[in-house]
Amino acid sequence: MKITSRFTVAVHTLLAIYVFRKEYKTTSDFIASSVNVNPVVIRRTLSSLKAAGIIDVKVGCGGATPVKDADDITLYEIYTAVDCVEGDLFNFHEKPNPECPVGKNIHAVLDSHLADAQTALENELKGVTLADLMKQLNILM
Amino acid sequence: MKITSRFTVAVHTLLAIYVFRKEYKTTSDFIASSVNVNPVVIRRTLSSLKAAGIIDVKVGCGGATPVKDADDITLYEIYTAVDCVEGDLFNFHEKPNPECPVGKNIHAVLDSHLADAQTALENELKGVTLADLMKQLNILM
DNA sequence: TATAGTTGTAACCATCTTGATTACAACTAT
DNA sequence: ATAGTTGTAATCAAGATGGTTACAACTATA
Repeated sequence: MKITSRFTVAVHTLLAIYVFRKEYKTTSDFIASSVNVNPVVIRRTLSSLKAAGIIDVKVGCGGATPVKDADDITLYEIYTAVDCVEGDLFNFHEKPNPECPVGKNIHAVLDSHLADAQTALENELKGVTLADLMKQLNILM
Repeated sequence: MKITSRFTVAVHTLLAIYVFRKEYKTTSDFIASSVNVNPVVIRRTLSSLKAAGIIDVKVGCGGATPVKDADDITLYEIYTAVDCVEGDLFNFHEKPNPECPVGKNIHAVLDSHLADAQTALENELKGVTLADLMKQLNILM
């Protein structure tokens, strides 16, 4: 099972907003044509990013604008904004048998290691900012 | 989206096999009652673990037995054995627009960071062995 | 050899999540 | 007043998951 593409869509969306903010009105249609998904998908993404305080979206008039500096937006922040994972990354079987010594203690034994793995992933995402991506992008563009 | 419980089921399954190998015949029914899932789910898990060379399963007679030493089985090995994630952990939107400077370069900019995050998670799983879990379990049992 | 217990696997199902899409009310710049 | 846009509900098809039934094939044992 994979982590939903909402995450990469959101990153792409933010890059488009921050890169084109001067030249274009970054509407859901505009962004959708770069990401190549349905505009409604982008509007949902924009909603999440707005709720997270990362961008502002102008109702009626249209267009998304940055609220935070690109240096202060980490991939982790985007990842949580679009609810890729709610709570634990690893699913756990529901009801291990408490009558069995293994079933009774499986959570005690395993939970911390799963949490460590999830934290390692999240820390990596915390180490990359939107500004980092924009720097890389500027070299390529 | 979360990582399938096949992983925790497989870890639980292996713990049951390694812990009870002397006292019980570890059949799919026996393990299923500890994990509390359908025996067929356990048989599917056993198939995967067997294909990965971690255990041996006796057809007909019944019961699973260890092939490798618990010290040599990492959580990562179990994780890959049951195909929790095929290839990339992060889904990527299919066809970013190559006509757009952002769409054209989004993979170049983002892929390595996603790979780093996935690697961080996997490395964490590589650092824990079944023997580690058994040690913790012995203290609790 | 006959039997009982077990594995391996196919088949089917209900549920959930996802992303696509249509539709439309509400809003705003011009 | 109009055209363009957002916000959001509703619906849909597709895919993954885990549960379950069923049964052929196999093996230890009596």
